[in-house]
Amino acid sequence: MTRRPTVVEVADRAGVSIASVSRVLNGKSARSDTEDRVRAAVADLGYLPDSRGRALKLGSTLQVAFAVDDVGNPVYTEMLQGVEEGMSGSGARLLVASTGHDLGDLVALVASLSRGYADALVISPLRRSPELVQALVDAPVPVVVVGDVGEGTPLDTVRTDSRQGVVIAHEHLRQTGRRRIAFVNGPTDTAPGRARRDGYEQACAAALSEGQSSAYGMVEASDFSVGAGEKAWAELQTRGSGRRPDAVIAANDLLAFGVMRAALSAGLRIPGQLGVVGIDDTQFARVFSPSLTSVSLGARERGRIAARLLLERLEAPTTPPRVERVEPVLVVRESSARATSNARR
Amino acid sequence: MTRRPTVVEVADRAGVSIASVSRVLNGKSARSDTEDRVRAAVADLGYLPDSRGRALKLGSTLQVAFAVDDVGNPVYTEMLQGVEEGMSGSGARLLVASTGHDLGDLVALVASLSRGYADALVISPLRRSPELVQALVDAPVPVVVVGDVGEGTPLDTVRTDSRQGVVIAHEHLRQTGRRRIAFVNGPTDTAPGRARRDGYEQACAAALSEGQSSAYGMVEASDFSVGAGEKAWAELQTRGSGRRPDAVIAANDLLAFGVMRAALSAGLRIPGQLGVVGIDDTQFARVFSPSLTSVSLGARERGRIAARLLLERLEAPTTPPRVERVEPVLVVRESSARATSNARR
DNA sequence: TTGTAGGCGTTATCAT
DNA sequence: ATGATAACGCCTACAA
Repeated sequence: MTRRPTVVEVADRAGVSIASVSRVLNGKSARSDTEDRVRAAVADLGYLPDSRGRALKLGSTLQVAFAVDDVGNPVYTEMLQGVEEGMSGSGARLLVASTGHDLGDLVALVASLSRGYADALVISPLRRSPELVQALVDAPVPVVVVGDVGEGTPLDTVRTDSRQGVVIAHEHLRQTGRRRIAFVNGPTDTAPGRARRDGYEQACAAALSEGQSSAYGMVEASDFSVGAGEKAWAELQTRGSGRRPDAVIAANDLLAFGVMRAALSAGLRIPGQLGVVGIDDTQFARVFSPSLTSVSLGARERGRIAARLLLERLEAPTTPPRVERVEPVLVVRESSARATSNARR
Repeated sequence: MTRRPTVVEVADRAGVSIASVSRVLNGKSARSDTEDRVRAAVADLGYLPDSRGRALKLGSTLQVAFAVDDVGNPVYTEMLQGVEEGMSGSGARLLVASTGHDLGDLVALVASLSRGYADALVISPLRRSPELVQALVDAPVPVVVVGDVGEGTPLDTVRTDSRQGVVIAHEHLRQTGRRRIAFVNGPTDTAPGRARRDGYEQACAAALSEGQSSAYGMVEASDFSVGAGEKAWAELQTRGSGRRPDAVIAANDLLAFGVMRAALSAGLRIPGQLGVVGIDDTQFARVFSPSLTSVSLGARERGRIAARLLLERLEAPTTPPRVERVEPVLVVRESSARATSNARR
C-alpha cells in the first residue's frame, strides 16, 4: 500500500517539470512530445489529481450541497434525482443534508458553508424564518431556493404555485359532483402550508360566488406525513355538522395516503363515498389502490431547473437573480372519479 | 463582500501567532489569556476553519460517500437515513452517489475515491462483478459493504439473510393456507436476486418434503421496480396450469406493490383470492391498502450499523474486517391474512 | 507556553 | 513551450 502518486512523481517519470504536468492535465498547449510523455507517466502511475489540493488552490470543491427537510418524503427524493440529472456532466458531486425539522440546524448549515466544503447550495426549506432568508442571502456561495422565499429576495429561485394547485384540485372535485370538500393541510407555519391554505380559502370563496357551497373546513396536521394524515382524518370525524365530507384535498401525497388509509380502514369506499386528491404526484400516487389523483408540482423538474440555474450562476456570478416557474398539473386517477350511483348508501 | 478570514487574520487580531490560534482551536493546551484572546478574535471575525485547507493538511475530508443503485427505491432512502443517524455527531458530511444501473460507473466511482474526496465509502451494490469486488478491496479508503460480497472478502460487511427472508415468507403463506405460491423475483444477475431465488427453491423443497406441494413457479422481473412487478403479474397469468396462484412472494416491496396494483386492477381480492408478501418492509408497506405483509431486512438499522463500522474502522484501520448481521423479521399485515370463506368464489 | 518555518498537492505567475 | 517558485489555508514539528 504505497502512497498515491502526485504531480511530482509524474513529472519525474516524464522527465518534465510539475508545471508541464499541470498544463497537460488542464489542456493548456504543450509540445506534443511533452504531452505524450506526461500522459504515459500518468497512465503508468495511475495518477489521479487530488481533489483536496485542487480545492485548496482553486477555492472550489466541485461539490454542491442539497438541503432538504426530510429525505424520507418521496417528493424530495424525486427532487434530488432531478438535481442529480441536472448536474450530470458537470462533474460535480452531491452532498445531501437532511436537516430534520430543526430550523436552527438549517441556519447553522448555511453558515457552515463558509467552511468551503461546497461551491453552491440547493435548498428547499419548509419553514422560512427571516434569519434563514438572511443567511441564504448572505451565504458565501451561490444559493438556489426551490420554493417560496418571499418576493424581492435576491436569490435564484424555482417556484411553483401550490396555492393554485389546491384551487385546481378543488375545481376538479366540484366537477365530479363533490359539495363537502375538506382540506387536510400541513402545518401553517410552513410556506407550503400557508400557500395551500390560501388556495383552499380562495377556491371555497370562488365556489360560493358561483352559488355552490362546498367548504367543509380545514384541519391542520402536525406535519406532512402519512401518520399525521391518519390523525387528521380522525379529527375530521369529530367535527363536521353531522355529515361527513364527500371529498378531501390533502396538502401533499403523504397526507393523502394517510387519509385514504384511515378512511378505507373505516370501511369507506374511495372514490364512491369519498373523493381524495393529493399534491406532489409522487411515484406512489399511481400505484396506490385506488390510485391517487394528485396535482403534480414537478418536483423532479424543479430539481433539474435548480441545477441548471446553479451551473449558470457559477458561470456568471453577477447576473441578476432569476425566477423560474413550474406550473401545477392535475393528474386525474381513480381516487377522485365521479361518485357512481351504486356507491350511494 | 470581503474575503473570508483565515488563521492569519485571527492571529493578528488576537496578537498571537497562527500556531497558537490553531492550538486553541484544536483543543491543545494554552495559557488561558491566550485562549481568551483567540476565542474573542474568532468570534469577532466570524472565523470558521476552511475545510479545504484542513483536508489538504490532514489528508482527510470528513466526508463519507454513500453509493447506491437507485435512490428512488425507498429501501435505500431508509438506509441513507440510517447511515445519517449513525454518523450524526461525527461531524462528517454525506456524499450521495446514485449510480444508476451501470456497473462500469460503479467501478469508476470507487476508483475515483483515490482523488481523495471522501474518507470512506458505504456501498450497497445490487450487482457484484469480480472487478467491483476487487476495486472495493483495493479502494484507497475504508469501505463498508451493505449486502453480500462473497465469503472471505476482506471488507467490513453488514449482512442480512434475504434467502431466509423468502423462506419465512413462504412458511407464513403456507400457514395461512396457501398452496400455489408464486415468486416474483428481480433479476437473478443480482446478488439479492440469486439469494431470494435460492430461498424460494429451498422453501418449496422443504414444503414438498412435508408432503405439501406449494411451488407455483418463479417469474423474473426486469428490475426491482413497481412497473416490473406489474409486468411480472401479467406474465404470471400467461403461464400457470390453468389455476391462478393463490399467493405471491415478491422479491421486494416495489415488486409487491406492482403485483398488488395489477391484481387489484384485474378485480382480484387481496388477501381473499391472493395473498401477497413483500420484502424490505419499506415505509409504504403499512400504508398501502390492503397493507402489505413484508419481511423487514432492517434497512435503516443496516445503514446505522454500517456507519458505526465505518467510524470504528477509521479509528482502528488495522483491525480485521468484521461482519455484522441483521436478522429478517416477518411483519404480518393485511395482504396475507388467511383467505376467508366469503372470499372463495 | 509560544513562535518560526515547512509542507500537504495543486495551479499559476513570471522568467527564460 | 517550459521550469522554478510562490501561493492557497491549515497543522505541527521543532526551537526558543
